[in-house]
Amino acid sequence: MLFLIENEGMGSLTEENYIKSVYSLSQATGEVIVSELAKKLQVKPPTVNSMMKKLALKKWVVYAPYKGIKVTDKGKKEALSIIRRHRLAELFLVNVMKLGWEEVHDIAEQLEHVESNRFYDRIDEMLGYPKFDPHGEPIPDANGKILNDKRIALNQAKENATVKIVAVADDKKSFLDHLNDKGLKIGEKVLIKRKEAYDGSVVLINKAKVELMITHQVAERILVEE
Amino acid sequence: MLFLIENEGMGSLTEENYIKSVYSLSQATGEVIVSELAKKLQVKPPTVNSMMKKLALKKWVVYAPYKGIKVTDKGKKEALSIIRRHRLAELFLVNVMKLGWEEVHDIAEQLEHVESNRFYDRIDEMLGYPKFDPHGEPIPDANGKILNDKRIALNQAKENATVKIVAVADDKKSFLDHLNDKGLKIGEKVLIKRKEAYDGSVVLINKAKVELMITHQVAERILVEE
DNA sequence: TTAAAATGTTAGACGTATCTAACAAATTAA
DNA sequence: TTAATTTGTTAGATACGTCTAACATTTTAA
Ligand SMILES: [Mn+2]
Ligand SMILES: [Mn+2]
Ligand SMILES: [Mn+2]
Ligand SMILES: [Mn+2]
Repeated sequence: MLFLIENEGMGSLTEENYIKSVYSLSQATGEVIVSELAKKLQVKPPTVNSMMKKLALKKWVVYAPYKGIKVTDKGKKEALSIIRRHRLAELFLVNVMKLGWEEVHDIAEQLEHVESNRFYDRIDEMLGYPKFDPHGEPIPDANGKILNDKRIALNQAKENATVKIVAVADDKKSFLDHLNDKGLKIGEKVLIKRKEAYDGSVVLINKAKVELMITHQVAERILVEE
Repeated sequence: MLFLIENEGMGSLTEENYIKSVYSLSQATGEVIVSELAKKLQVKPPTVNSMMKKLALKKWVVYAPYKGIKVTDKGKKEALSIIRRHRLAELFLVNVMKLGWEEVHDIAEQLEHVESNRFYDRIDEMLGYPKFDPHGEPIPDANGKILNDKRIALNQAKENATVKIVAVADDKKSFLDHLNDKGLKIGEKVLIKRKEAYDGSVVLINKAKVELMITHQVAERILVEE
């Protein structure tokens, strides 16, 4: 006797990682293509292809051959739930466990898959129902509601504007180590002194009136307001 | 070109769970048999058989057909490292996150597989390098050294003796819920009033001079000293 | 000391997640 | 608008962890 189990709502660790990436990468244009996912997830395109077929069966994505991949409402809910757990974990690691913002992402990648509402509810409670993670990213609430901000990348701010750093668009250690070196952090206000046309680098003046230069690569990963 | 990677020291989540069980179940007699492992891990005997072949190749166990399974020093080190993480996680969940001792085991089963020394070192530090988990089990130190105690099961204590509950030999929720109901906890002193010859049940007198009866099944899972 | 029962192993299968090789479609450039 | 390039799919293979069915060994009971 064989029972085909639907396994509604639940996803394997792998499926969770895929839907999270599908959601994030499709944010900008409403969809994501196979090769982008393959690159992000460090797998080959055929692997993405077969996983998308599976997620389409689960109704987490809409997927037609040779067409872009779109997240469904159901898939979005899944993704936001994992993103919520990831960001709560990161903030917990920084605020409660006193780890550095540059070292928490990799641990949160593992903690986000812990299955226990009690665990996450307590973290949420201990942190006082926080709205942002250590990198300035908004934390979706338990219903999947997430703040939709009007932040811009630092390299898109106007010259002579004073802007506040509110988030980073990358939480990999190498990048955050670099920001730590430059002394840049969330909440800091900086004046955009000059944007080089040639290479896209940006010259800033920080709180301490010290001038510092950052490359385009770095500037586009720093999100600012005002 | 094919590279056979040795993957020294590292184990998959599944392998970690097997070696932990091999270690625990072989504690009493120095070895464990296939059917015991199958029962504990909720898999069928052939599954255990093939996993033991794999662990034998990794030199974590010694395994000859139809003979009991023995842990090697290398396997013991692996097992103790996972047990350490499990128990540190449990204590963290109780002492820092204020969860109940009856609900932390299942979460710790997941947390013990988180790969991050930073994470566990911080937990250890925050807890003040603790020696026991919430169920009274000794926590191996970073070198795998573990306290070897002379605790006995409550049903093996003598009548009229006053003993201190120092640990429980089972940390499943159903059992701990039962202890919570009876008001029994670690550190509590009880007087053994009577041990029934017929069914092995034990009558105790607690701190508040109240008499209470526990079954053999419960008594053999409570560890006492003195 | 044999027969029955319990325990363990082998063979072959399956689902998941991955890959490479070969082919197909869509996009871009000539 | 054809050809080249990029992108995506299919087919078939592999490792892992699991299963069932069949067979083998060891232990226990007659
Ligand atoms: Mn992160
Ligand atoms: Mn983050
Ligand atoms: Mn436990
Ligand atoms: Mn415990």
